[in-house]
Amino acid sequence: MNISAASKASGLPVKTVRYYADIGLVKAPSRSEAGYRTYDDVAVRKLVFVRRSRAFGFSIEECRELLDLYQDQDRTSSEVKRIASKRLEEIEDKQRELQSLHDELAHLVTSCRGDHMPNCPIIDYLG
Amino acid sequence: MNISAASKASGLPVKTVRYYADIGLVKAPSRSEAGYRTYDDVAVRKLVFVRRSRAFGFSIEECRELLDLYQDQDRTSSEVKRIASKRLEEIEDKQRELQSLHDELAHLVTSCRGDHMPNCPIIDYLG
DNA sequence: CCTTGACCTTCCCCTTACTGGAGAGTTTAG
DNA sequence: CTAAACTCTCCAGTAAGGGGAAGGTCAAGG
Repeated sequence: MNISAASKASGLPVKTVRYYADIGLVKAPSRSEAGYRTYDDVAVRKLVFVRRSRAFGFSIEECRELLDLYQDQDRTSSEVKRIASKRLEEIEDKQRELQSLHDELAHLVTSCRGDHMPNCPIIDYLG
Repeated sequence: MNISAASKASGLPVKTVRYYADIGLVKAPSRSEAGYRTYDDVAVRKLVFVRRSRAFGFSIEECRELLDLYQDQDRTSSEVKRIASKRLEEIEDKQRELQSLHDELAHLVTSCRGDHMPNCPIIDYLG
């Protein structure tokens, strides 16, 4: 499989596949004579694993840890759970932050008449 | 006022004040003979305005627009409301995204025993 | 008068996780 | 045989600053 086939099979852009190879996250198992990266099913499965992990918002470094655990038959589920719980807390922190931003901004937007006059509670609040 | 006084008065780091001057968002009104940026109360008010706008998650370019409206006596509140509503929608989009991420990940974390065994529904889901 | 320490300046590199493009080599279809 | 499609490496850029170096400036203390 050349890189574009691996891209299609994994659902990642070609550039991203190449980037993951560059940073040593998911390397191409081999190269052709002309120097083309060659992927197999195992590598594609890793790429998919990373794509899904990234979709959960795990950082590249966390993906690296998760990928290591994915391939480690001697892993303990507690290690995985620790990383996932950490991410879950980050999500919850972000949710709380967004909620308070939302409430404040929604209040301001509601109280702004949005007409042709210059008077504006949003600007007043920011200034 | 030198830059560190403006920094304290505005609540922004010195580096940030300098950066905002560099990109032309809030320029220092003048320079001393030695080339030191000199700020006045008007400039500090703009810095505070930007700090609060950034806290709502407005981008630098949006801050630029808002700052223009802040200083424009002929503005219409509808222009302000349009920008704020756009940001509010982005926040709501992000909230929905985080909510579904949260639900999925929370489910996985809950179902993972987190013990010394390798079996792990989180890894299974990602792989 | 001199020095010391706190300021200030510009400049450049670093961060995240890619994305876009240039220039050059390779492969494949017609 | 050529043109298109594919691949390679390398460079630059993104948002919004942060860190730190090398060097100029200013005020206080001795």
